[in-house]
Amino acid sequence: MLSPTVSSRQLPPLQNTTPTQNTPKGPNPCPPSNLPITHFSSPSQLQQLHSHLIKSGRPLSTLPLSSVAAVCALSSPSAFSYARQIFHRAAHQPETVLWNSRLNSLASSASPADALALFARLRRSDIALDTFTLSFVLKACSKLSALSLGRAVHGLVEKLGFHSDLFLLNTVLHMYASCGEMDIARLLFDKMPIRDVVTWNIMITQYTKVGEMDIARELFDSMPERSIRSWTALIAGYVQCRNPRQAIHLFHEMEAAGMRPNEVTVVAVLAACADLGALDLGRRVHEYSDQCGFQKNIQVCNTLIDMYIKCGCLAIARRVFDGMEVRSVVSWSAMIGGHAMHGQGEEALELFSRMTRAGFQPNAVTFVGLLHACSHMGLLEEGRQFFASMSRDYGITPEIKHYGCMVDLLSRAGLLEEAHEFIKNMPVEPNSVVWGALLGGARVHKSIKMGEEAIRHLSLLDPLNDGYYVVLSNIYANAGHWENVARMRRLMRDRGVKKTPGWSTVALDGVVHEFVAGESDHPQVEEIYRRWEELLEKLRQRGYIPDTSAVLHDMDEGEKEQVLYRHSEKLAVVFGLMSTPPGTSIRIMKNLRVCSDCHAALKLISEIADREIIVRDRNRFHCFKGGSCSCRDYW
DNA sequence: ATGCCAGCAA
Repeated sequence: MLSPTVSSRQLPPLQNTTPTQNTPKGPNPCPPSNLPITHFSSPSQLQQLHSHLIKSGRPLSTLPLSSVAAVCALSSPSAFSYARQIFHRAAHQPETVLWNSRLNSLASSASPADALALFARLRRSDIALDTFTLSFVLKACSKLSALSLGRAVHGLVEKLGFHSDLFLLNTVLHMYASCGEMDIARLLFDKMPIRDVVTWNIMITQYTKVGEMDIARELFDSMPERSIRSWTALIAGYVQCRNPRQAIHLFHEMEAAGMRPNEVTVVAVLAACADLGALDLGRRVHEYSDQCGFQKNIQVCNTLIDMYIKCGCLAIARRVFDGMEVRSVVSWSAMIGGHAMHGQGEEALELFSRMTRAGFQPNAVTFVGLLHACSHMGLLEEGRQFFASMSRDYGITPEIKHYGCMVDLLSRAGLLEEAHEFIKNMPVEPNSVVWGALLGGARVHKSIKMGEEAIRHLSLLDPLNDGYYVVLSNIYANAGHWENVARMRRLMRDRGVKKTPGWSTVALDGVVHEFVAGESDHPQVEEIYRRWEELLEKLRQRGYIPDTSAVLHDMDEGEKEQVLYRHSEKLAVVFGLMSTPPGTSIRIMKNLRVCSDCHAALKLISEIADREIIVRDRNRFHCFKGGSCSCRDYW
């Protein structure tokens, strides 16, 4: 590993544990080695220290050179030349620089452990360590979460008197923080005499990583100056903890403060747009990115693709994808998953074959998209083939989400018994997604037996999720088993299962309007309800009959209809219709699955109003157009 | 001739 052309000195081999001259032996009359070596106020004290360093085998670069200069420069000419000597010897250590570079490239590589091995050998050699050496080792420790070695290196930083080097101290801080030792990091941070913007950024980032957004925000607000990275770190933190509104709010604050977003900021804010469905801002950020030349950045493009897909603009996502000069497996996987979610399974499969022909290795995420495509298109055999192929041809071990996709595929195809067997034979413990997929198939294929079997497991795995009980209740209602519908209602009440409030959002002119089922705090609520009544009349003329089977409350049909008419996606679509010019597409984001009544109503509305209505529900997209839906009524 | 902090697909 160590090229002989690099160094004339021999390093000890990796496994060599014999002590070298670096290890002090026996009693030492000189200052003990744990004494800080910064303390000298005369050239003679410096000389003592110098000799101690030589005896203990430590390099001259460990001397604080600024103190050497201060002590010697104003003394006698001999002291001055002595200082020059030290300077020359301390600075002239080209090999340290050489090994540092090697250490750095190892620490930055995919196997930072190699850097630790090299460091161990350096320590046993007589090559001097400097602040750079330690910072590279700490970087490797951070990446490996090697806390105990990190602590030891921190000790070395103190011992060698490097504790006034802010760069190095920041690296130490980062090491503790990225090892999850926020308490130690905070202690260190609090007692640091000097901090710079990097110091603060490290603390902010790590607090966001452990979900302490309030502390991160507090630090952000109290730091003396903020760099673009400070803003980006906090914005990304809000994105990670699923608070996209706060992320976007902060982004606006950042713009107001005159900060220019860079590629990383753009990625973070686009992720927030994707989560929230904030298409307007997403588009604006896209334009800005093009102006700045960010379209060359693969990650920016990947995030743009994801944003457009999640905002329901599959065609624009595809344009971004097609325009990329260089793509990564993430680009391909995102696009494949996008076509799948939008009900374009054939296109997803076509992209996959292009991807492999182009020499890309698909990964676990690629297969999630592919299996989704197969399951949404009912491509049973293709799905089985892909599932078999992922481990056989690509060496990818199926994860729980792939098993979930397979159960979904089989269940949707009506092979409920096979799906059930598949679950029982899975090598991993089935989770609620897996049983939920079987429940979904039981709903589509009206199987009370499988619905009950799925609920038996779901009520243990995810007992407070109301969605599952509602689905089984729908199955009962569909079969006319009203006593079981009532039983489900009692069961939910007894178990304290709370109905998750359904909400839908529509983004208009950069403002995200939120509608919550049954609630009416929107300023235009009166008009929305009036327009709905008008629309309802037209729907009825087209043969719309309210399907109240999804309403679980104990009430009469008329009341149930009123509950249905207050479903958030209906309010959102009415608001969208009245607030946008004819012909405009309406994009709605919903936190739950679309209920069957809303699905039927939205199909008719798309025809009556002659509008494209795109609804993102918690699983997929529904594109309603001309009276039908891209999901082919199979969701 | 070398250093610290922010980001993407499920």
